[in-house]
Amino acid sequence: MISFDTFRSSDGTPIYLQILLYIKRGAVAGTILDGDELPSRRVLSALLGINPNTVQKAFRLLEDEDLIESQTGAKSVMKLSEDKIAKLREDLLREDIRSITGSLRQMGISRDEAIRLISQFWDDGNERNDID
Amino acid sequence: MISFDTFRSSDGTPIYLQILLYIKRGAVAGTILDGDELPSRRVLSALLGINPNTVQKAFRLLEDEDLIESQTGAKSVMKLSEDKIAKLREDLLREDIRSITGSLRQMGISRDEAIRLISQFWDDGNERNDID
DNA sequence: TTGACTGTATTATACGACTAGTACAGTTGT
DNA sequence: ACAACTGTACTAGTCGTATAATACAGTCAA
Repeated sequence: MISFDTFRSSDGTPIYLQILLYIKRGAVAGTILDGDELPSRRVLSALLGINPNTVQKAFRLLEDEDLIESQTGAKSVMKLSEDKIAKLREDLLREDIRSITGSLRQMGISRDEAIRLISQFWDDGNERNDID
Repeated sequence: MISFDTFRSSDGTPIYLQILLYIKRGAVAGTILDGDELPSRRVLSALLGINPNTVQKAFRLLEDEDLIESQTGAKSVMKLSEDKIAKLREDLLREDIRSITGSLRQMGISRDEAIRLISQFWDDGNERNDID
């Protein structure tokens, strides 16, 4: 059963997209594997304190991307392959890097300074990982 | 007069926030200076192909943060100081770096690999800067 | 088989972002 | 003074996100 212990809602992006990203990044990291069971819509919505329909929207999109398999009555399961994971990794990385490099360059930050800053603050907000 | 030539709407974040960020990042980069005139609400909305009310919302927030000065009938002007710019830089940088490090760590990317990726793709989508 | 779970679907409500149109008061250059 | 600009304010509508409540059909274990 996939755990949502490290899920944090935080910023202003839609919740259903945050769930989508949480699953995709877990698949890329290898913490979510092919065949893994997902929590039910009702259970996960209660766990995250959000509406079941919001979870359903995220799961429907995962279904549309062929990343999970669902049939009425049974739990949904992950449906991953090496190819899909490689594609996910490339897509997510490209978007993240495009975003950060664009932002920093708009602020006049040099490449070397960007590397220094990211290297310096890499572990920030990451102190509690050994406890969880 | 502040130019919006390099403004790109792109992602799904609200337009008024993108305008806000464009101004703030320009101030941090030094391409937007204290006393610089802003385009009028009507002119800028026509330039960006959006609604005047959306521009007004962005400008009102800049006014709330004391980054611009407006009076009815006259053009709005930037109202910057070294202190404000330093604070802007710190706020924007912290949020950007928090975001990218969080995303990459969720994907299981190591600090060294992150640095390698960012260094590698730094100049992507940046080919036209010497022409502009 | 039965009951508790599952996925799926529907309708209604609320809010923010954005658009559209209009109006009024103040500044600026000629 | 005048015309053209400026900031500001307001109402009304659309769309996407999220919530709330309900319903129905299929799976699964006791």
